[in-house]
Amino acid sequence: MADNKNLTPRAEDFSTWYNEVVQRAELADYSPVRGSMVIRPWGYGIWENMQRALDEMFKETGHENAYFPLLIPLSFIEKEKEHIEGFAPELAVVTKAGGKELEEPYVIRPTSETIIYSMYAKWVQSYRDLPILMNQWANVMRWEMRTRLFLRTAEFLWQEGHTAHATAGEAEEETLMILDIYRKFMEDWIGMPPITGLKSESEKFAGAVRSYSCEALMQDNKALQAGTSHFLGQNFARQFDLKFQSEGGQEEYAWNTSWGVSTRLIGGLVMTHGDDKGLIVPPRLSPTQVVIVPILKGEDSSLVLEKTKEVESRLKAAGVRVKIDARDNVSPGVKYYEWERKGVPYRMEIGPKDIEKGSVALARRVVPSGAKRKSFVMEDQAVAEMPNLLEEFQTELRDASVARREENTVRGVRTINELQEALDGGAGFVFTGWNGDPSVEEEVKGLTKATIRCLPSEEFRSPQTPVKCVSGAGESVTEVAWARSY
RNA sequence: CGGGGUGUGGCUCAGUCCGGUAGAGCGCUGCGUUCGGGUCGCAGAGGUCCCCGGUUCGAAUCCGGGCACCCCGACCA
Repeated sequence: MADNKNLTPRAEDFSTWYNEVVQRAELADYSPVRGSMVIRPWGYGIWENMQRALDEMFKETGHENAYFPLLIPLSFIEKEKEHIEGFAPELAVVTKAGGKELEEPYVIRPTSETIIYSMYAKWVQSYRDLPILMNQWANVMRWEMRTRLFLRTAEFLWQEGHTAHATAGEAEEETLMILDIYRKFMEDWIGMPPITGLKSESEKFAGAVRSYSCEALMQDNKALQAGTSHFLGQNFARQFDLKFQSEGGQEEYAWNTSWGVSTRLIGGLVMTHGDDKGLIVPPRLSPTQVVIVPILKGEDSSLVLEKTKEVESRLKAAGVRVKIDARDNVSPGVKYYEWERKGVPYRMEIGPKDIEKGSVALARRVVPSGAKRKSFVMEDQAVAEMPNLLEEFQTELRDASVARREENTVRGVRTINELQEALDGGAGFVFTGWNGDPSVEEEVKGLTKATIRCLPSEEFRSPQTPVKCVSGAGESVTEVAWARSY
């Protein structure tokens, strides 16, 4: 940092900017343990708002919350072959407890499929016990080589949904429904519009039959896998003997799904909306939507404070999350900068002059181009309008992100050369044809550092279906979206 | 696991080449003054110079070993 005040601009060094924003907005801080972090109240407040919104959507669609234990017998993880291959290097294992070596080591969960389906096996006998639709909010641990605040930490918070169904069709439907919930959540709450689609074989979750994901485009034009939903087939059911008697009386293995989003979403939020002044939090997720800064002058102080409290309660009554910053040891200007860094959508200033006129000063975290930084409006109007203003802001953030995603998406690319050029020219998503051969993925990745983010869902596909594979070898069997990614 | 960088008051760093008993700015505390975009003044507190060992009369500085963290790559939500 050049000095204590300004952030490194995004254009200069995006990842330094990111780290500075996260720390200076007080979202999180490094902990003494390598790769793990403390989520501070401002960051955790955002997470709580995310949880609340998602939890409601899960419950509306029939899911219930439960909690499964942190420690999982190592042998469980080892049962599903691909699963263990996917996770082996990043497992943290407990071998000692109570001062003694354990008979069998326990793994700190990297994800809970194994323990959960082993329990489902115990609870399910008949098709009448299905479906099971459960979710848990939990922490998990993956000993990553390289970590970054929120984007990849050794320990992180997430929700993992795990369902069991009588038929493949029903499970697949569940997988896609959740994908859609994730997508809506990202659009409507984070204002971070992803493209959705199917993961290629090499990018899918270890142990899944098919993985779907939401891929969001960050301001540096790198893609962030922001949520995944997996159709697990009967892979885990077979390993954990999750069987049921069907309507026809036969014994069958259940069909499973699992799906999750994590605190990584907060990283996505930062990289979607932040600017060179700091964080910008979409109103629906902001722990504080309006901060009131009293302008304290001599004997008017108590009058001003009284007024701010009055406005605070009026805003609260209107359903707005509001906070008064009444500190008397810092000047108003300092507070402005601080709250802007934290990304609070609206600031309201109330001083003696306002009280005289019955007005307030309003400042928006993002000022539309050409508009003045502050507007002076009557108090009644400010209070009445605030819920709408916040929703407008929310919509604006989303629309800007949709526009940015589209502007940075290149379609109809035919060759690896063109793909390379597009990426070097700063493109985000690049759409091409693909013959389905993993060696093409390898080759492109080696040349361009881009990977197949997904085989896009129908509505994200190009109007003109590609004919040839980007490699030049053969027909395209599917369109794919490439990007460099986190 | 490779490449690069950094470890010195709370933070950002100077001092290290050339050894001599530790500094700046910001922050913090107190008092006063200000308060509508990073107020100002005065006074003050605060440091095992990452750790261990060595060289030396003397080490933040030189030598050896270790550790931690950050950034960039290979692997991953």
